[in-house]
Amino acid sequence: MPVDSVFEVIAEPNRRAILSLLVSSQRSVGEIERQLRMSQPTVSKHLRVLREAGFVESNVDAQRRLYRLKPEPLQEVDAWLTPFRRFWSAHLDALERHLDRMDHSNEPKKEEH
Amino acid sequence: MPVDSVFEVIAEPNRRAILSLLVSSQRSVGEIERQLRMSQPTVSKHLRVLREAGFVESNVDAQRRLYRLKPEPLQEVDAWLTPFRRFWSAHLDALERHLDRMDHSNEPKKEEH
DNA sequence: TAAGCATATACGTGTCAAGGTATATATATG
DNA sequence: CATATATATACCTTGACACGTATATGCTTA
Repeated sequence: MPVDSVFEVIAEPNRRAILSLLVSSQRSVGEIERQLRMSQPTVSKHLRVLREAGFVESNVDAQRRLYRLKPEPLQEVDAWLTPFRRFWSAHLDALERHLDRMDHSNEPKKEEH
Repeated sequence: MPVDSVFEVIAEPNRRAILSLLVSSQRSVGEIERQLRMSQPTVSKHLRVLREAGFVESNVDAQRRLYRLKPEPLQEVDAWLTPFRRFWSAHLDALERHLDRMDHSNEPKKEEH
């Protein structure tokens, strides 16, 4: 029943909201429920997905469970972006060179479609 | 019919494969079809999603369409990761301090569950 | 032990997206 | 113009998932 890829986990808007909430500090299920205006079962189910995918872990505090972030899965996303970063910095360089040429000539700009 | 968020777009494994293929150079639909072993309609449909979300754009070359990457949507993913990067580097710092303390004492380690 | 709070889970339902097959559109070439 | 090639799209079916409601589980305190 685990969601296979980290990308599917963060595709869900409510799960991204939970992650963004937890980045500042840990929270209980009830706190998440109130701050994000989601039903309690919805929160619990998303937390289960996040937990099974390694995005969060929990501490037991009496009846509460305090959830907090774990970095690894998001680092995986970060790593996936690596080759694309190379791509877009190359792209930026090309743009800079282009703008630099523009700066020295009054040629009308060719627009792409 | 556009997919609402960039995260949903990259949640699909075949689309990630297409993006990874295009990072090295532009390709025609047929090239993508052959290299990724996907049916032609499947490729075209994923390319449509990618195009409408701004991940790719295309050039007409006779009967072919050459698709190439556009950086913006992936940069958006990159930007979304920013607060989490702060989180996990703080985490790393804490780990380093912890290991540093371990280095100077022989206390048994407390394991979390 | 009863009652109450916090969280997890089971089940049913509706929606939506992905893929297959068939077909349409556009371009090239004989 | 007929045929082949390249790509897009329509339609259908299937499966997955997100949510709501109801209920179970577990801990706490009177």
